[in-house]
Amino acid sequence: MSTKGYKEIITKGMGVLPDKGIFNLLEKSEKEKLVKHVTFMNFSRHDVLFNQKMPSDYAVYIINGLIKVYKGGRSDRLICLSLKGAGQFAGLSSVFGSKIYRYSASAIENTEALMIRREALESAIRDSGRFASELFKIISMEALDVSEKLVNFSMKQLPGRVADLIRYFSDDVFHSEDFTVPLTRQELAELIGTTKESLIRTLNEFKNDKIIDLDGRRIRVISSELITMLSNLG
Amino acid sequence: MSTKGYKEIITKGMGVLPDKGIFNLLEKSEKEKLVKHVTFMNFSRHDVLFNQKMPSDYAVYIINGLIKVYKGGRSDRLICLSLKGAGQFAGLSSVFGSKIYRYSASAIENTEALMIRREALESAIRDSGRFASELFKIISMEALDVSEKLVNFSMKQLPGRVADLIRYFSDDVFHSEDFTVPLTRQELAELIGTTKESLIRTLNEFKNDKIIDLDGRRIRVISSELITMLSNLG
DNA sequence: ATTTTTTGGTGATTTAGATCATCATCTCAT
DNA sequence: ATGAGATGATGATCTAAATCACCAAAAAAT
Repeated sequence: MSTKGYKEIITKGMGVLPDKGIFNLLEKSEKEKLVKHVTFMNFSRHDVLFNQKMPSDYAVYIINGLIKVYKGGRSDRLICLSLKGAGQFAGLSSVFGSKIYRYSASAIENTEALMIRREALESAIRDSGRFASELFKIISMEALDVSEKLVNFSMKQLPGRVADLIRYFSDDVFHSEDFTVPLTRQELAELIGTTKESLIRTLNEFKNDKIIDLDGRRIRVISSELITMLSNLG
Repeated sequence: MSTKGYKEIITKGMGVLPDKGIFNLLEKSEKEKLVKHVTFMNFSRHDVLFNQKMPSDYAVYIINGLIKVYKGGRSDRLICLSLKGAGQFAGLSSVFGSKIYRYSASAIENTEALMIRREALESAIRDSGRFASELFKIISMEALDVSEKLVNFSMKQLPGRVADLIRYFSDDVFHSEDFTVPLTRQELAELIGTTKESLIRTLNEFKNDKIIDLDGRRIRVISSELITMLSNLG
């Protein structure tokens, strides 16, 4: 766990649990029980929330901010598995499926998060069927997303994957055709399993073909139809 | 669902539920409740258990036999996500995370399986915390495996992935250095995201380098050390 | 204020592995 | 038994994208 850039905050009382989303499926007593094993933390850019191969004792719930979940293989290349923002969990599959984290997570923007102990989650699952069901849905969707990514990585070539990336930001994250990504080119490349050079080239091809407009980290989608077409074609 | 090659069998009584594994975490009454929504089925090679884009109403529990879970993208290429044998589930993440199956499954060998209705699973989860916990573990491990595969696909090149494949069969499936794969070259290729030509070539290189011995579908590992090395090197 | 590091960007070169073409078996249905 | 469709196998060719080698500008650290 990172030892700088965050401050631990009083965990007593139920104030830390958000008043909406999955935690509201719990009864008051169940919430009180859970909250005893929850730690509020604050991370700055580049701070590590948890690290591959460390004991997976905590799942993370993002209150606000943005983090990336990534896996490092041999050499120095990374693959970014996903970005997680407000209201999302990170580390669930490692907590439930492994003794150690099988991927790392670090903050992209300043992030407030709840670290929730495995045992507390497990007990909440036992206590509340509704909570369990919802968590099932979340983990399942995570598994489906990775499968989708696997297929896209191995069947689509670069223009298709870059189109996927743009569509992801514009449709799923920002809900706008005009957005500014909070990521470096390197990080964008890691999201679609390529190198920064190849990503830059493809992005510029899109710009030249008047599919998008590029201005540093700001992207404006000119033709979402073409983006969709490229994504579908692969 | 396939309309030939299987026969539906009496589902009344608890005989269909195996006497070991995850179902034994259920109380007798919970088992009785579950079994009402379970259908025993029999599949022959190439029979489809469920198909991408169809409503995901059933999870499948394999009693014996072997199936493959795969995703077809555009064009005719397939990616095999996993093989599932006796005691394993297929379709869980689609059932819990989506209205429709997000991948297909078909029988490789003759297979006996239980089709378990989503609602029945959900109710078992609500009734039994232990059952829920175990299912969590299973789905989580599935998600972790796919993530692992994603990283291997995008960071390792062919010799590394073929080594992975051999290690998978020898260590995880057959627990032997000498085994006969029940799959065609094409299917082996789909498991590691390549073409049958490239797989054949790499396999033959391994043979020429005296890392393995090849005789049709029979593979004998000569140097598991080299296999491990190749797998780690990528 | 001025180094140092990170980031964005470009061209030239290399290469792993897909694709295409072809063929010999092998399996299986009729 | 025989023809049709899989399957295993090889060689030749092609190409997408990684790699390598830079450089300029921006950001961060001293």
